Amino acid sequence: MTHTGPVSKMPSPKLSDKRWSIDLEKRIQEEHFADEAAYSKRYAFNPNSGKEIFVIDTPPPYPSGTWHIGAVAQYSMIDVIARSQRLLGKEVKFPWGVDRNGINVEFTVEKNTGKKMKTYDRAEFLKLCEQTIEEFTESMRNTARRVGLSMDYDNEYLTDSPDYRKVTQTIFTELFKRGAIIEDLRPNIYDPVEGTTIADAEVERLQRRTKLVDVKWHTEDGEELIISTTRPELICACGIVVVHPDDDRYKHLIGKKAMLPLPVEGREISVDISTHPSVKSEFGSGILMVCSFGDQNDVSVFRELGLTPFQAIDLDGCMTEIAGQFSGMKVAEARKSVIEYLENNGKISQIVEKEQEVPVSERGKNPVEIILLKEWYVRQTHIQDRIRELSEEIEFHPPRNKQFLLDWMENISIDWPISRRRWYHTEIPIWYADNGSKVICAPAGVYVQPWCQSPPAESEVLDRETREVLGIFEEMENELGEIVGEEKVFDTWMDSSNSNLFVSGYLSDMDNFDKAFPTAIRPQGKEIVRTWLYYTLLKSALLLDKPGFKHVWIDGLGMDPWGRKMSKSLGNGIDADSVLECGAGGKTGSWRVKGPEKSVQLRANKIGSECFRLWKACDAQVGDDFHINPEEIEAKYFGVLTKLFNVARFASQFDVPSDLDTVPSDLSVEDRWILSEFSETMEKVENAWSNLDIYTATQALKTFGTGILPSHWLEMSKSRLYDDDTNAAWTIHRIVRDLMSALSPVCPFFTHHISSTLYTSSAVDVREFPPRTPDDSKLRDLTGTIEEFNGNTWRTKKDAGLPLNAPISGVKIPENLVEFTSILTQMHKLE
RNA sequence: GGGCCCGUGGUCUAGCGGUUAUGACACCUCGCUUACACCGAGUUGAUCGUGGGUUCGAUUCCCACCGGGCCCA
Repeated sequence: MTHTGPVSKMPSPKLSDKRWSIDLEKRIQEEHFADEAAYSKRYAFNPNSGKEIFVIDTPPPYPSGTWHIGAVAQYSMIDVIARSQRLLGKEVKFPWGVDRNGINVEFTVEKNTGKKMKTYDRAEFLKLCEQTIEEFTESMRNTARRVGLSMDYDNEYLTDSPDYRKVTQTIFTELFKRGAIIEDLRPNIYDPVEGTTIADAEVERLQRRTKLVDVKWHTEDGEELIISTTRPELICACGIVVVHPDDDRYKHLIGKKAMLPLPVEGREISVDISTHPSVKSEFGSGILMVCSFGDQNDVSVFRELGLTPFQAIDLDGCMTEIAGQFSGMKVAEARKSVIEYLENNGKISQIVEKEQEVPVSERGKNPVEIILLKEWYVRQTHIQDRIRELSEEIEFHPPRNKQFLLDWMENISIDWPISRRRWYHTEIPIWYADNGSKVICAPAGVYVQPWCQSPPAESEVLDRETREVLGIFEEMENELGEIVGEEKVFDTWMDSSNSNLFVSGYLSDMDNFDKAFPTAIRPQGKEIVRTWLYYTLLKSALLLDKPGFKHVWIDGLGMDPWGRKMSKSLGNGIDADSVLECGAGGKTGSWRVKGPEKSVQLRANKIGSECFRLWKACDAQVGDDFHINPEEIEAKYFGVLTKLFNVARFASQFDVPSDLDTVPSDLSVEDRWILSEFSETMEKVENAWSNLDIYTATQALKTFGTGILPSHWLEMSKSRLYDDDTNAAWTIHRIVRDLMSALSPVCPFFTHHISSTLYTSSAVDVREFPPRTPDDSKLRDLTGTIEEFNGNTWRTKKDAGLPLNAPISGVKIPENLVEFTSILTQMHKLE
């Protein structure tokens, strides 16, 4: 049959929508999630499939009301990893977990009710926290689905559930018995407002104006010395006064005693003058008072010189009795009173206002103190070298981001304090007995709350010091005296640092755990390398002496359009849902964002999840911070979807050959040419997916699908298609089908819709990367010539003022394209 | 104060010892051509932050500086 003359409209395409739209996207999504059985068949983890297991240690998000758009972007890339690994035939476990323990929800409840935690009944407070966190969790679940995360929602895990907490507790007990977790009285960083110990990793610094006070001290024989300090209230806890050993100005003072310039209670009124290399001679007068504890340096000097520390500040942040007349005052108040006292007694030579960085707690932003407390610690200083060795076995993406981990480990000098004096956390599973000389540990696999429960059956009694097992609790109960449950809880990172073990089946499925561990991949942001990644590697090393992961994938942070961190105070945040819903129901998006100079109004007509994901996949390599600008996302990537949709829609008007798997033997040269090009693209894509290289895979698909395929091959082959050429139809359908499969990790709903409308199965169900099409490298060598010839011919017509579909004469086909003579003649209407 | 990362056309981005330096968006010109004007075709546009050094040769390696970011003290 020959095609005759122009047809006014396209013969009915099977893809009925005229174009890709956000409403269509939402319709597809709803269908996708509606049938739960089908969903679960698609994405659930089947440990018995016999395929290679690939477990993703998804970062369980912390629900706080709004989900940061940068985090949502990052999760969508983790989903791309999950889907691409399925596409390559792996058995993927992509769990949906939510991190719900912690001080944030406690703060929220305190703020909502205007009542501090410790004024509540503990059980009542826990209930309020649980209700609050559940509301936040629900909105997060919706966003997760909206952005297309193919997680196992049916098996959701919550870190505040008994199932999760019992794993944390069991691992604690195991490590305690082995001596990797210890109890000790040590200087700890303490937040007096929230009443809890915190770890090094939870401290941040704020700029603040502080008074630097030059205090006049005297030696025992009356010589005056000036000591500059920002913490005069700690004079009562001074253990020693030091100068630099090379400081000639003070050589004569060494060995003498310095009289405290303040009255104190219950301690000697003078201290030794000695030397220490940590003194900065150019700071102030060059004389330093060392107090327990002004800062970490004080801690190390005390330890080094074997001094006995004083307890100057109590758990409520008040001065203790050694402060004499200042005892009972809050720290800030005491500082004021001490300065006043010193002034009145002529002991101050000057006071200067100075910019200083004050250590505060990350969560509460309260100035922290260092005080002596009996706390629980995970020992970590002894195992740094081993962790470093084990990390050698892990592949980092990108490799340079491993540096964040190494740098952090370089600075670790003290053990990790893990006990917290808070409530909505996993309880430390310990009871104290026999006047504190023995402890009782719960058996493995049981969740316990010692503050309100007695030890369960099978609990063991251990010597508190030696950790020697003395017997079973039930048998010894009568000889143990009063049993006191531990009231303290764990740092939330104690829970989070088990996530890889938990999702790999530790305790719950030990048979598969051996196959699934080390966990295939830890994807995360670079801002939590020092906490989440480090603590997890520490735990895996302590417990199993293994690296926690095969791959660690560390992405940058989502920043505002100018490259600054998004924050409430800067007013430069962009809400994730507003971007995903932009264009739905005809509603456009508009964002007022504060720039470095002035507020800017950003507008977009349509974005949605598919475009958002495509943008994140295409716009930059993993690892660097990325700028989020909705206008740019739409401008650069919505057109790509439109283009690909139209190619598919165009193809959809031609019948699909019944056998797309067998290559026809009599393909035309142009078909063999484009299939060769496609083969090369697909090879690149398959390699990129294998290497977790989202950028390269997506770029290759985009370039082929919006470039050479439509611009050159399709233009050549249009008339053959209209003439019902079955080889041309085979070629376009084979390419569209496989292109959809290969792109399905990035645009799952888009490709699902196209493939399931046109073909017998959906792109998101493909579990084996599409086989290569025939590749003839000699034909690929001609690609440049073909593109050049087409370009030249188009330009010639343009220069001659002819429309592109007008006939033209005098154009010569290059010699090496002789095989393409007839098709090029037809394409350009050469005469 | 220290460490790490980044700095490529107006914007975003690839490349990381020898390339006519990749691509996209925007701009400009032309064109409604039986998929697509939410389009097509064709142009314009970059001394690869600055200054030194290594090298036959540097965007790519080294040093210093400037600018942005992150982390730590």
